[in-house]
Amino acid sequence: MASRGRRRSVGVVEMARDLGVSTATISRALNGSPSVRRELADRIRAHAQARGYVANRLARALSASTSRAFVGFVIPYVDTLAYSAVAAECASLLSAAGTQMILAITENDAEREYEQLRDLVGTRIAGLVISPTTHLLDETRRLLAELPVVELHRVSGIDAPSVLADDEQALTDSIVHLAALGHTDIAYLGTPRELSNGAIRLRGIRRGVAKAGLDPRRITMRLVEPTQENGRDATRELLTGGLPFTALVVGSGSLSVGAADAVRCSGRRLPDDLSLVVYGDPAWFVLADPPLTMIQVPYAGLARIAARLLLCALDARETGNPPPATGPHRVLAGLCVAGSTGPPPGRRP
Amino acid sequence: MASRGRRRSVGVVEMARDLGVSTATISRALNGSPSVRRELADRIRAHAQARGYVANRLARALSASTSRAFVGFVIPYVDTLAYSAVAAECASLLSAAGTQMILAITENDAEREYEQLRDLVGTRIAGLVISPTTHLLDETRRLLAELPVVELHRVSGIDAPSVLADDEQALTDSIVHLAALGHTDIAYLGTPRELSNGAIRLRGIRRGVAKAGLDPRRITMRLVEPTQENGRDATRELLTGGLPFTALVVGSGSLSVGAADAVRCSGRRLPDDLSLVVYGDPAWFVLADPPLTMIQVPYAGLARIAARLLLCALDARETGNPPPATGPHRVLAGLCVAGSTGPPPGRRP
DNA sequence: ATGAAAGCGCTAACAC
DNA sequence: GTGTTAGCGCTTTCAT
Repeated sequence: MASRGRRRSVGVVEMARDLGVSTATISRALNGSPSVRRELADRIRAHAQARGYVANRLARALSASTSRAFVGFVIPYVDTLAYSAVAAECASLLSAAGTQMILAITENDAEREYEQLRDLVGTRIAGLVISPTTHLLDETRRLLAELPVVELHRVSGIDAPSVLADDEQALTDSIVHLAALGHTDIAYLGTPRELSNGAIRLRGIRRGVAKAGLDPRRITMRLVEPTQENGRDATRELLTGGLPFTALVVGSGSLSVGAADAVRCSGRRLPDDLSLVVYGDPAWFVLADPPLTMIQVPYAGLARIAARLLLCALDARETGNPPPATGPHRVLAGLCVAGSTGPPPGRRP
Repeated sequence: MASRGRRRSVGVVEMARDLGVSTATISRALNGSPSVRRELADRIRAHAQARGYVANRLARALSASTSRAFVGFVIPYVDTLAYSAVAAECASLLSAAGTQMILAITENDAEREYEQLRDLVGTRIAGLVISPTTHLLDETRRLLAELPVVELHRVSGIDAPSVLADDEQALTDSIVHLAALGHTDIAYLGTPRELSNGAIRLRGIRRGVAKAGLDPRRITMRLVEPTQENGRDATRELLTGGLPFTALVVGSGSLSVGAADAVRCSGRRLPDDLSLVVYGDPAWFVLADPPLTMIQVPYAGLARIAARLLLCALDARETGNPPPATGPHRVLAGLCVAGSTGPPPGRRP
């Protein structure tokens, strides 16, 4: 019952009165300006500590018309390590730089994306990390053009650095790997061409087909929006579609969850009845029995790069230095062969 | 190259000049005050739209000394659906209420937790959702006492509503289930008593042991901090420790990931050599073969309650109404029997 | 090295 | 209904 009505917190004016100095001096001392007598500055800091002073970041940011108090982190979902791991790591790294990270979910909807962005611009964020929707609204583009942006996982043609898993080679490798095992009829379940990473992964598959000398007509492509549900449904359809494929490659973390489940439900044994290559989230694909052959992405590395790029971009804005290089910064993904891939049924030893 | 130097964004004063009205009128119109002529208000809104006006949330929040512009979401990690799913859902729900959610990661460290909280108080958050560390610093307690708090997954004795998985019964059920299958020697891998949810789950286990009439001395307890690594290590030690248990129950999502992997690595077949009950994350435990018997928690429901409680608490602050009931709000978790539990090796048919 | 004062962009009394 | 004005709590010239 002590402090029921929450007492207005101490501010610079109050402390200035306490110490018989001006608010300017308080501010300077607290911000480590060199132009304050050492001894005075120490006294001020001690007093602030004692009174439990916490600077009002709103006022600070409002005053210093350019501030890195806040940044945005705008993503479609958090259902996958690709987002959750990166979000956590970015929040940690940015916080160390005195920046708070506002989480905004678009659910992959361009309208929602725009609204979230508007709100973020409203709080005068210093910059943002975004995993953009497929078709940005024009208004969205306009907003993004105004501030430092780092694109994550996807690119949308705006003029910004991006950080991406370099997975084209890994997907190529997956096809080559399967071909080497004897597979000639392969299905690929991936994300739409319109998604920048979908296009790249698809190219990886195509390259693999060419490199392995497979007949493209015997490769089935199925491209759907990356959700677990879609992965499950599409896989079920593929499996019951009467197509002759003996191996399935999945090119997305979300799709992989659903696909793996659909395969299990179908009763297919891995790799005897079907070979399966999944994408992402190593922590739990290894739990499957057999452990799944997968394309592994180092998400923590991605996160570090994203955070570093953003902080660089902010520095650049403030100092007038050139911003970090536009264009993709890639982190190598690799094919990790485990137990879910083997020779096709016909060619069993 | 068009608008290189980013033009200062339009504000109320500029629009006031444009339209020959006062800033107050602008503000009123934009905030839907009834005391503005319909026709004028429309004209103002149209103009704002046309000029791409976006209100400065910092200024707004600073001015309206109490505002729900920001809330905090303070969690140890995001490595598990228990956090990532709830974070996403809360961000969505809060955003619909005009509130932005700042993500802060404590890594389960009391010092970091305090710093994050200080920073959040610095931005004058309206309230927060927190999954507190085990031993709150006194300073932390003091901060938390000053604002609306909703505790998530864990409680720390502060005077706040909390939202928790009601899993005691499910853990009891798991023991009863195993006992019914014939197990008498069971190991439980859980989180420490000091973690509020750890204590509850432990109690669930104890109740199960009593209810099933098992000999408590034949139950092995191993309590460790909830990380995947710990789950893996502890399980490995249990499996190589020469203890006679024939079933393992795991009482945490993170621990379950590591435990499942350690079991797989050990070569034990489920359920022939060992019965296993895991906790959480249904999406992928079903992928294991056999699908794992698990304790299932409806995280989306948890998230909705958390968001609702927080918004209620904010309303209460503003209106002076009584805040939402302190104490736990529970969402029922359930035992979901699948293929990883069966009769113990000795009693195989 | 320190102080006085002018904002930052908005809201909210208080006048008219 | 609408305008005037005084802040919100801080930073930052410009003086001294």
